[in-house]
Amino acid sequence: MSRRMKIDLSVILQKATELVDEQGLDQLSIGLLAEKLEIRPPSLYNHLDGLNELKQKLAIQGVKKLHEYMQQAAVGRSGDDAIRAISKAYLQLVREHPGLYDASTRFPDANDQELKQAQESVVQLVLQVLDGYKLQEEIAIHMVRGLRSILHGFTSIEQMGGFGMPLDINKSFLILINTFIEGIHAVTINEEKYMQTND
Amino acid sequence: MSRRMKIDLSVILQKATELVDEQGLDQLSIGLLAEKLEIRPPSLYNHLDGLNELKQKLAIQGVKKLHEYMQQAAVGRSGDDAIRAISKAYLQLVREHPGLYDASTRFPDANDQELKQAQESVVQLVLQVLDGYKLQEEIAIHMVRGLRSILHGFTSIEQMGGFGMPLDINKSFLILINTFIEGIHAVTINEEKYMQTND
DNA sequence: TTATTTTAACTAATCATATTAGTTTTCGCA
DNA sequence: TGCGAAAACTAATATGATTAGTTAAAATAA
Repeated sequence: MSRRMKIDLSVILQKATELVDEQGLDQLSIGLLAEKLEIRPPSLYNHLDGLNELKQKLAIQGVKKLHEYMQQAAVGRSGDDAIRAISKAYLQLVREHPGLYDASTRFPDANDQELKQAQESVVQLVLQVLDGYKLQEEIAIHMVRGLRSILHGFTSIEQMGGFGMPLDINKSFLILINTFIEGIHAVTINEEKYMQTND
Repeated sequence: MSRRMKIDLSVILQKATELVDEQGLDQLSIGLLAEKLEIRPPSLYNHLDGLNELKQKLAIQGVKKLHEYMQQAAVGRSGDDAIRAISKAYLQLVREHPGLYDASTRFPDANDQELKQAQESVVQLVLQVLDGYKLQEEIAIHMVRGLRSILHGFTSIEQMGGFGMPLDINKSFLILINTFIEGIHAVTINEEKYMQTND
């Protein structure tokens, strides 16, 4: 940023992250990014294969950062407390890096091994947090999916400006997480009841 | 589709819907759509203002269809049953019209009145369903947000192929909804406890 | 230091899309 | 039949991504 910043992949990713966080993922273009880096568009091809590869790398970075946030939040906590902490961390990441998070959910190549592994590590982290509930293995996985759905859903809707009514959004979030936690407790008490697909 | 189909806005929207449901929202282009309609790209401009207007109209159609599905599902039901029914309808809509649903969450103009109104009608429908729980007005709205988050989150993750583990996705969904319902019951019992933002 | 190699920039050109301008065709109907 | 509107068309322009081929600059080896 000062005089002649040395451009390498990490600088490119950093600028791209700033760009998408400020202007949205859809505004990311080779041209605009090159402009921010003060080079010509084709020069970017010396560092990466094109826009798709860039988006893929952003996706990976986004998932890794999400994991990082959640992991830090989970340190030294367990049970309900841990769920609240990782949920809050998730929300915080999306608010601080809306574009990067968006990138982490709209990637060109879902089969990318590095991406898959990063995603898996988030799942494992949540499974670890749920470990304390002594749920059946299968139920635990369903619960991970549930919590992910809640977190992704809430943050996405918030980002798209979907909560229209003038009502404290943070409170909505806390209540949602608490409702889910209460639900887990209820399910814990009678797991069998929930293992049958009654429909 | 037969020999000379008369092209008007509704035919365009229908073909566009097929296109996005089959190939994804990002594949929607003036060129491809024109090809499917067997006309030249510029001819589409006789019917609409451009790609953005088309996407906006798809978004509105998507929200309206979602409302329709949910409303039909809610007829004659109440309480937990009604929540399960509208949730199932939501999931069904997204599975039958993934591209249209996607369009309904990524629109060019969030201030469009028709779009806002359609979205509002979905919120009102869910509020009506929650009415039976006799929640405080404010809590009810938080719960609407919660359920929307769950439904949007779950369906989005499913669509992006995000549920990696080999475990019945439908069961995950039922458990999630049931967990949420149990949570509502728990919260209902002691609403005050959840009205304080303890963090 | 100087020569060589590699890296990373550049210009110019191509391709895909959206869009606009201006023209022609088609079709319902007076 | 023939007019006027609707809706198609061709041609042209603009923006972006990308490729090809070239040059400059930096790192490294002699």
